[in-house]
Amino acid sequence: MGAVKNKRMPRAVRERQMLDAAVSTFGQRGYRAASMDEIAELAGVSKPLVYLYLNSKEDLFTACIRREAKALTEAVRAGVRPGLPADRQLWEGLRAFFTHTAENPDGWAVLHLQARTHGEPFAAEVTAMREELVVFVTQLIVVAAREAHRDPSLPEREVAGLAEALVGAAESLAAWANATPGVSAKQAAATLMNFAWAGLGDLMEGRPWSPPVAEGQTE
Amino acid sequence: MGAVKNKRMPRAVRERQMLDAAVSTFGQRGYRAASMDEIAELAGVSKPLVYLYLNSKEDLFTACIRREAKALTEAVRAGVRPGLPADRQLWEGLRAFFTHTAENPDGWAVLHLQARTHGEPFAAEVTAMREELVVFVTQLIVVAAREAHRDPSLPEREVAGLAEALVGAAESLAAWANATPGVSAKQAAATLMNFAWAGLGDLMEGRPWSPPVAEGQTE
Amino acid sequence: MGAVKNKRMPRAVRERQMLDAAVSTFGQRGYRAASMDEIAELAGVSKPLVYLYLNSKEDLFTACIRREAKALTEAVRAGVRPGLPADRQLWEGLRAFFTHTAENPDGWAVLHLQARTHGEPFAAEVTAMREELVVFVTQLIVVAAREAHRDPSLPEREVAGLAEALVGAAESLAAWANATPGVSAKQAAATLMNFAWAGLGDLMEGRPWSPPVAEGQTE
Amino acid sequence: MGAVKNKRMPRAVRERQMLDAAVSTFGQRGYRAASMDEIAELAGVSKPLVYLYLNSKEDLFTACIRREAKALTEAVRAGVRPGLPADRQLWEGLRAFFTHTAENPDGWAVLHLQARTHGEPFAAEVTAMREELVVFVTQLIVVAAREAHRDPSLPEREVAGLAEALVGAAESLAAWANATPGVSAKQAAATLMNFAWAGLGDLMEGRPWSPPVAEGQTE
DNA sequence: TATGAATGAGCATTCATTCAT
DNA sequence: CATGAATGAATGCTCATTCAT
Repeated sequence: MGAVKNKRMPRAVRERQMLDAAVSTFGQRGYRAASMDEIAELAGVSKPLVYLYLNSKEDLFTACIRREAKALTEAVRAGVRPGLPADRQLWEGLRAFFTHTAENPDGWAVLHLQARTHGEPFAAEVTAMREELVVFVTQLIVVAAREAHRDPSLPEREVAGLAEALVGAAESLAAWANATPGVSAKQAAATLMNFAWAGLGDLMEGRPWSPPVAEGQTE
Repeated sequence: MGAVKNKRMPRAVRERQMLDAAVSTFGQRGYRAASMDEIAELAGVSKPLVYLYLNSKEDLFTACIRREAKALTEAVRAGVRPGLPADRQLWEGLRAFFTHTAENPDGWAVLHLQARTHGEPFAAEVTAMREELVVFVTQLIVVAAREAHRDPSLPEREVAGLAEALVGAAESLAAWANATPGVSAKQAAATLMNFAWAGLGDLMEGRPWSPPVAEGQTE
Repeated sequence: MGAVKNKRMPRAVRERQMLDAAVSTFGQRGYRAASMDEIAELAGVSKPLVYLYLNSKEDLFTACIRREAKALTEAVRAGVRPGLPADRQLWEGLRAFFTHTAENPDGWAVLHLQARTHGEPFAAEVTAMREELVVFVTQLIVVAAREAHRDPSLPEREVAGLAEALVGAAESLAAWANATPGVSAKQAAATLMNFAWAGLGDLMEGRPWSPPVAEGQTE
Repeated sequence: MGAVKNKRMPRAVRERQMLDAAVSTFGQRGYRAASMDEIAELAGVSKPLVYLYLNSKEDLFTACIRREAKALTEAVRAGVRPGLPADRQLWEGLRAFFTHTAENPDGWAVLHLQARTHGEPFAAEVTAMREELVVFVTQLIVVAAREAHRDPSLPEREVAGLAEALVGAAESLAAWANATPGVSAKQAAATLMNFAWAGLGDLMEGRPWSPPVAEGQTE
C-alpha cells in the first residue's frame, strides 16, 4: 500500500503534490539551497513535469508563498468569531495563528524566513500578507479603544507601530513556541495576550509609560 | 588619497576590509547569492587571499555573524547605565538597539535575515546572541518586579516568553522603522516602550488579562 | 470560416498542415531552435499526432526539404519552354527560380540555409536537388555551344564548374534580391543573365546580352 | 613530447587554443549541436576556463566569426598586388580566396554556413565581412570599365548585383572545389575568372579570358 | 483518430576552492 | 605577502520522444 509508483494523475493532484514537496524543501533547505531535482524527487515526479506545470523555480517559489500565505490568513480568519469583543477576537486570532504555524512549520519557514530573504519580488508577496494581519490587529486596537469608551487620540502612526510590534512579537513567539518543547500554541497565545493586552489596556486608560525628556541627546 | 592600490597591509587591516565587504555583500545579496568573487573584488584583494585569511565561505559568513552580533550586543550594553531603574535601563537599551540597527543595515540584515535562513550552524550563532539579549531583558523584568515590591510569582517560563515577545517585537519594529520614512530610532523605542511597559506594569500589579477558561478544547 | 477547430480531417490534409507549419518554423527559427512543440501548435494538432504521421524531427525535416526541393525544381521546369534557344531557356529558368524563391522565403531558407547547416543527411538531400539544377544548366551550356556551331572543346569538368558557378551565383542573388528592396525577380534574373551570358568583359565594352522584351508578362 | 597535459599557460595562448577548438567544432557540428563540453575538451581545458575567458557560447561563436572573417579578408588583400590591371587583381583575389577557404575548411564553414543560419547577430557579423569583399569587387569592376575607356553607364544597382553574383559564385565554387577531388584552388579560380570575365557567350565562341601564364607557381 | 501525462538525457552556466609562482 | 590560472561539482532549464486512454 501507499505510493505504488503513482502514474497518470490529473494535473491538479500532481500540482498539489509538487507544491507540498516544494514547501517542504524550501522551508527546510532554503530557496537557493533547494534544488529542483530534490523537489521533483520528493514529489515523486520527474523534473520536466515540475517545469511543465510550474514554469520555473521562481514561479514555483511564488506559488508556495501564495498558497501558504492564503492558508495562514484564512486559518486566522476562520478562527475568529466576528461578534465578540475585541480582546476575545484577538485572543482567538492569536490561538489560530500559533496553532497554524505550529502545524505547518515548513510553510511558516517559507513565509517567515525564506520569502523575506531572497529578493524583493518574494518579500513583497509576504509583505502583502503581513499587511493583512497588521490591518486586522490595527482595527482590533481601534475597536478596543472605542469599547473602552475612550477616544483613543493615539496618532495613527502610533497605532501602526503598536500593531507592528504585536505582529512581530507573535511571529517571534511562534518560532519560540515551536522550538521550546512543552510550549503549546495555547500557552504561547496566552503569554502574548498578557503582554499585549494589559499594556494596551493601560494605554487605553490614558496611563502610558512616559519616556524621559531631559536626557541631553540630540534628535 | 583613499584606496591607493593597497599593497602589503597588516593582516588585521586586510581582514577588516574583507569582513566589511562580506557583511555588505551578504547583507544585500544574501548568503548564497553572494559570490566569493564579488566579496574579494569589493575588498580589493584577490580571492586566494580571502581563503588564506578566512578559510571558506562558511567561515567567512560565521565571522561576519560573530562580528556583527558582538557589535550589536556591545552597542546595547554600552547604551545602558546599570545604576538606573529597570524601566530606564530598558528604554536605553531599546534606543541603543534601534539606533545601532538603523546605522548598520547590512549587519542587521546579516543577523536578522541571512543568518537565520541558511542552515542551523549559522542560525545557532544568532540564537546565542539573541539569548544574550533575552537574558538581559529577562533580568530587567525580574528586577522590575522586585522594584515594584512584588513577588512576581510569574512562572519562569512565562517570564521567558515575555522576554521573547519583547525581543521579537523589537526586531520586527527595527525593520519597520528602517522601512518607514520619518520614524526615528527614538520614536520606535518609545512606541515599543509604551507597548511593553504599560502591559508589564499591570502584570506586575497582579492584574493580568484572564484568558477564557471554559472553551471545551483539549490540550 | 478558416480554422474551425479542426477535427477528424483526412490524413493528407493534416500532413500538409504539419509540413506547412514545419517549413515555416524551420525556416525562421532554424532546425535546432525549432521545437516540435512549436510546430505542433502552429499546425493546430497535438504533438503525438505529429510523431504518428512523421515519425521524428529528423524525418519531419527531411520531408520538408524534399517537398520544398521538389516544388522548386518543378517551378523551374514549369517555367521553361523546351523548344526555345538555350539562352532563352536559361533566362526563363532563372526567372522562375527567382520568382519561386521570392514567393517561398521560408522554403528557400530551409533549402539554402538550414538543410546545408545541420549534418550530412540533410545536406545530401539538398545536394541532390542542386545536382538537378546543375545538370539542367550544364545541358543548356552544351546545347548553347552546339547552337554556336562550335565544338566546345571545353573539358567536362570545366563545364561542370561553370554550371556550379552559375547556380551558386543564382542562389546568392536570390538572397540579395529578397533582402534588397526594389529588386524584383525579373531584375535579378536580368542581372545574372547579363553576367553569365555576356561576361564582365563584354559588359565593359558595351555589349550586354539583351533580354527579350515582348513576352506578355506584367511587371 | 607533444601535449603532455599542458598546464599553466598564459592567457593569450589558451584563448587561441580555445578559439581553434571552437572553430573546428562549430564548423563541423554546427552552432547549436556543438557543446561547450566538446569544445573545452578539444581545447584541452575545463569548461569553466572557457567561460572565464570567452564569457558565453554566443560570445565564443562571435569571436570565432570575427577571427575567421578577419583572416579571410586579410588573406584576400594580401594576395592582391594593387598596381596591376583590374582583371589581374581579380584573378589574384580569387586565387587567394579559394586557397584560403581550401586551407581553412572549418573556418569557412563557420562563416559561410553556421554564422548565416543562427540568428541575426551572427549573420550581421558575416554580412559586414561579405560587404568588404563585395565592395572590393565592385571597385574592380568600375576600374575595369575605366580601363576599357568606357564610361560604364551601368546603373549603380546593376554593378552591385554583378558584384553580388560574382562573390556568390565564388562562395559556391569554394564548396564545390573542396568537395570535388582533383580540383585545385587555381583551377577553381580559373573557371570562375573565365565565367566572370568572358561570359558564357564568349566562351561558346572560343574567346576565353586567358589566365596569365608565367607566374612561376607549381601545380 | 487524437491527446493529456510523463520522462531520460543533455546543455549552458556558475561557484567555491586550490595550485604554482 | 599576494595572485593568475585552473577545475570538480552542481544547478536551472529544455527538448525529443513515448505511453495509456
